[in-house]
Amino acid sequence: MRVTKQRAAENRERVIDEAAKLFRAKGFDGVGVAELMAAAGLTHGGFYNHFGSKDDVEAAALGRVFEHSVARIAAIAGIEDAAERRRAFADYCERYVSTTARDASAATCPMVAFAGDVSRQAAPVREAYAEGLAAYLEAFVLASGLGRADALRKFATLVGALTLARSVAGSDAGLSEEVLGAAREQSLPLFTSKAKAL
Amino acid sequence: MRVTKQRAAENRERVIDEAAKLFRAKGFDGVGVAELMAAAGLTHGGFYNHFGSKDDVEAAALGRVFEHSVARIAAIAGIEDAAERRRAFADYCERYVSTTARDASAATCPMVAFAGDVSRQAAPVREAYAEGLAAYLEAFVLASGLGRADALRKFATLVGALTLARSVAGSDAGLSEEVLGAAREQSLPLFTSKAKAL
DNA sequence: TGTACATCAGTGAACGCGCGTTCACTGATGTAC
DNA sequence: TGTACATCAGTGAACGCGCGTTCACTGATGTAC
Repeated sequence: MRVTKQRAAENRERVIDEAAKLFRAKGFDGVGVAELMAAAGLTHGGFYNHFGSKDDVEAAALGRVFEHSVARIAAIAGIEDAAERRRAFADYCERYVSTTARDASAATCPMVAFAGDVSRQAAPVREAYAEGLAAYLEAFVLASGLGRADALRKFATLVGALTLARSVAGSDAGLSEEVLGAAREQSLPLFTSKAKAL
Repeated sequence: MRVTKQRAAENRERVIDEAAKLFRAKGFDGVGVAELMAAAGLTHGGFYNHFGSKDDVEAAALGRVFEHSVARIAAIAGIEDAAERRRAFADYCERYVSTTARDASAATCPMVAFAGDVSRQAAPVREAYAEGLAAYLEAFVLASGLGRADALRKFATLVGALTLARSVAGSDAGLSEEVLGAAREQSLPLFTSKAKAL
């Protein structure tokens, strides 16, 4: 049954949105085309009306996730008042390595969700990732107010901590929390005036 | 054709060794049972004489990889002379985020190779990982000579940097090198007396 | 020590299953008159 | 504006393929006498 052009476009967007969530939660290989379409309320046969292949939807989903991630950190970079920006950035970092963020696998930032997988995916997927990461880091450096190398190192710390914390979340909750806590500690003395004892 | 008991045991070890390499390079889902057995010079049918399931060999391979990783960092922790230990540790960290390490995917440490995948694997695999990581971090803290939180944070930085660098190695070589370089910078002022300008 | 037999590591065909992808079909939408 | 027809988004069965796993079989090894 044919469907309005607008409705079809909405359907396509919905598939990408669901893909963005599902891929982050289960990985590229953990989600099938049929599951993607079902999540958008469709059947699998129509998938190829919208995408040329599964790789295509992977790249599109990566683009969508990065849009959001970049927009969020860019908003912080855009804050005029320096003190307010520092506060917003410190808050962003702290949330990044929070228990909440660790457990919200469908809402994670793409660097942590796909870091391990992306190098094994098809070229268009890898390129979408590389573009997104470059844009994100650009904004992160600005938001941090740090030099580029310091900012990159700080971001690496956040990514590493969240990755490690997540990988043992189910088997060693104590270690998982400890790693997150260690990553959070750094944010405070650097960006707020709270005591190091925290 | 039956085979010597010793030969059979050697075969089993060879499968685990090959699995340790292949899984690190291609991920758990990227390597099939048949490929594993072929790498050890066997055919796939005999796999279940050695392992109960693919999960089993995954857990065994994880154990093997962690053995090596833990032994290596523990050796550094065991160095008596403090100055020599600091040098060895700084060297270890620098190699960890070297271009060579980034490109040697079959020889990577398990935290980076499996970080993203492990939380989606079966329970025995996750437990093998959690145990290995806990042991590794114990030794890393000792080797570093730092407080536990500082050491965890430092390790998170190494893991994050290597993960990020690897994920864009094929698409944005410049960014990849930059991230590694930023992670290396930290090691120097902390553990050697070289100038910060480096 | 030598012989006869049971064991079992390894082989390769076969299984069932889920996956990405294709296809004939449907029927509402968009369009030409 | 109304009518006739072509289009094409969506459906669901079917495809080929690779995977993890099973199985009957082989023949050298290990063992009991």
